[in-house]
Amino acid sequence: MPARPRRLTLRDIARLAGVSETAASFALNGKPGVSDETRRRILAVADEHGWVPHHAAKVLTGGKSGTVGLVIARSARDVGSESFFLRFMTGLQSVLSERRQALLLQVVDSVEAEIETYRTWQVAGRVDAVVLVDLRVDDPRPDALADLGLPALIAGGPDPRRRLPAVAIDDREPMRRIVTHLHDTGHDSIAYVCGAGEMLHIARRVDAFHTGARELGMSGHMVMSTDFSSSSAAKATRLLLSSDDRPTALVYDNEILAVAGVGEIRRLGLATPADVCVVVWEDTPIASAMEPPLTALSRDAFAFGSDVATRLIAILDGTDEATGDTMESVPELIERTSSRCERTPPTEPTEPAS
Amino acid sequence: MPARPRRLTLRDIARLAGVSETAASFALNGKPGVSDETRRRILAVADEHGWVPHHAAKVLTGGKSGTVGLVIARSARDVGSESFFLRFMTGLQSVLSERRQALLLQVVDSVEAEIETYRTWQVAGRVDAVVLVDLRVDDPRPDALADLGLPALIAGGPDPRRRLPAVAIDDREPMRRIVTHLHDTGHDSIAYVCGAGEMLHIARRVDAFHTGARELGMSGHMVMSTDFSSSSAAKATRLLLSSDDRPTALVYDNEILAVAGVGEIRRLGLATPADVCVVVWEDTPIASAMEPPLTALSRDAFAFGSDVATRLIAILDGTDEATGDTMESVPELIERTSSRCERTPPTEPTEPAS
DNA sequence: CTGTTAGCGCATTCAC
DNA sequence: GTGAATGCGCTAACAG
Repeated sequence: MPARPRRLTLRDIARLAGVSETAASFALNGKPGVSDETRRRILAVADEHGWVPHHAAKVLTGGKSGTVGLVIARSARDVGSESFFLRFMTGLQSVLSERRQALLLQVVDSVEAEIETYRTWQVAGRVDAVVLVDLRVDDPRPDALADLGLPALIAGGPDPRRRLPAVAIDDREPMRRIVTHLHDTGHDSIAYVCGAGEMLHIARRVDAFHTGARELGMSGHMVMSTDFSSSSAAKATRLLLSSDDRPTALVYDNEILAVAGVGEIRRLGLATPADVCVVVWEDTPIASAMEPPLTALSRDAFAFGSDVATRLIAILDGTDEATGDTMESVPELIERTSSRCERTPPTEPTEPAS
Repeated sequence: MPARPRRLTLRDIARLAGVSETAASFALNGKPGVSDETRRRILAVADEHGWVPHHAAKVLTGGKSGTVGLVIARSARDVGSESFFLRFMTGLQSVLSERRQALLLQVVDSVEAEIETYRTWQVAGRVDAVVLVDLRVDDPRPDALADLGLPALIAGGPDPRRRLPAVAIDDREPMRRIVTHLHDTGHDSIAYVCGAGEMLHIARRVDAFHTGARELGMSGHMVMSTDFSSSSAAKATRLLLSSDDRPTALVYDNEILAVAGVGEIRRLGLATPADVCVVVWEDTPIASAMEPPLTALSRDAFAFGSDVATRLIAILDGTDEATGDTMESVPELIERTSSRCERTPPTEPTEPAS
């Protein structure tokens, strides 16, 4: 086997095309200063030899790394829906790779380590911008990033202090719709089995849950927080359903909690939807495949990812029109059997006959 | 707000410490040639100012990018367990980040695009090595990678042509255990609802399934292939169970298929495990939370990821002892209610009394 | 042990 | 239009 040939440099291409390095550089970067004929020849040579500029060299001169960073806190394994996250990343990438932006991934243990990662990336010139996910209540990361001056975009915020732009997700409206749906189908006492309360989006959902139920005049609206584990979901379900005035509908934050909940309901000798209706905040294949199929909130994680990437690129290009936060479209509530019960709808005040 | 200060260079650190660039470089890279006292002072200065070497410059001189690449085929969304993949990546990262290796991620549409990505990465000097996942039958990627000369490690192979090293997963032994378990609990006709047959690991499982059942003298062993969708799993289940001599146990390739299968079984008026036993090839929270809880194969995806990373680093360091493939430990079969049926075990030839 | 020198691959001033 | 010269930030040959 012949020794692997040395990596081709711009100089090689220039020589092969019989021109100067400058000419080659101009041609390959689409800049003026070369005749069309020469440009074509240079491009042909480069293409023929499969030349690609050396990344480090380009970064060293140009300054931009062509890379977007994403840090995942280790505990993200337990956070919310994994499938949502993977679909989100796919959406992100679909846009980033179109724009020849790479994605640098890092898994860390703590927010402190995450911030340190940002600093290192920033100083080392490894990334041009980062995407911030899983905002927490009193999250130090937006401020830290803003102070660093590292371009950043929050996926999901918004940032309470508005120091960082965000592609925000509205958690209140979907929750309002869920609560309204339950109210309209005759429920008067409902409960919400949620994930970790320190997550900002969970906190918003909890608030919207209570507010919505109150506004509709429901007599019961309880919230039980879990650590996203099956066991804690089962326990929460048991607790909720063993009370005297047990709720007639349960809302779960993801499919793992929902599956655990439905199993526990069955174990308690109750039926879904007859005794207890169930709604899950995430439409995965699991939700529709369950028996009974679960009423679920259908969010487009892929679109969310591409929206984030699109805006991030706009920020990098300096063409970001939006000043503050952009909002994702409100997800759809897919009604399935798990919330189709036979309850009497609440008596609506009928309009007096004219 | 003061203008953001220019990024600190090694030269700055050297000046601040009152030494030459060379001295600073040696000190900061732990190389001999500097007195301990000087070294300490330089490190102190660098640390105080939070200096981090510019990545591109380091790459340009050193040659190594300190980056490992991972390409995911877009269809990986439908491939197997997403949670397995995310846990795998976390395991990968846990080792990589310890060794200050970054992970570069790319999502593509096709194997061709994937190979092109490798080539570009290679030529641009973006990665030192790549991890190859989801090997297919007649996969062109190992050969392409070997030809490129880009260090690569297969996660899950092994490579049929042995051109690339692999941290292999044994699919045969687990399948043998599942089949044996079913045989031992009295089943004589079983079926396997698997994923896409062009995946190498699926092909191996199918083969082991047939072989195992044959060796145990079972009268029925059917395989139905799906596209990993709930609907195809439900359809396969319906087909399998509507035959005259329907199987008494079903093996599903992941939790999505299993959930769909269990639902379909119920819809057909059959019960699990009384009428049909169920085993799933992946132990997720879903499996244990289901009603009934599902007998499942428990694989440690995190450990798999860290094993892959560890070996990859050994390869990069040139200290890779293993010549060919290393094998992951065989996963455990967690027996739960879904496979606890009341069948008569096959009559074992009893040892003649002495 | 220290300072000088050159060069990694490319972009971008300048004169020609 | 083209070619020579300089520098990005760092490492690694050299002599001193």
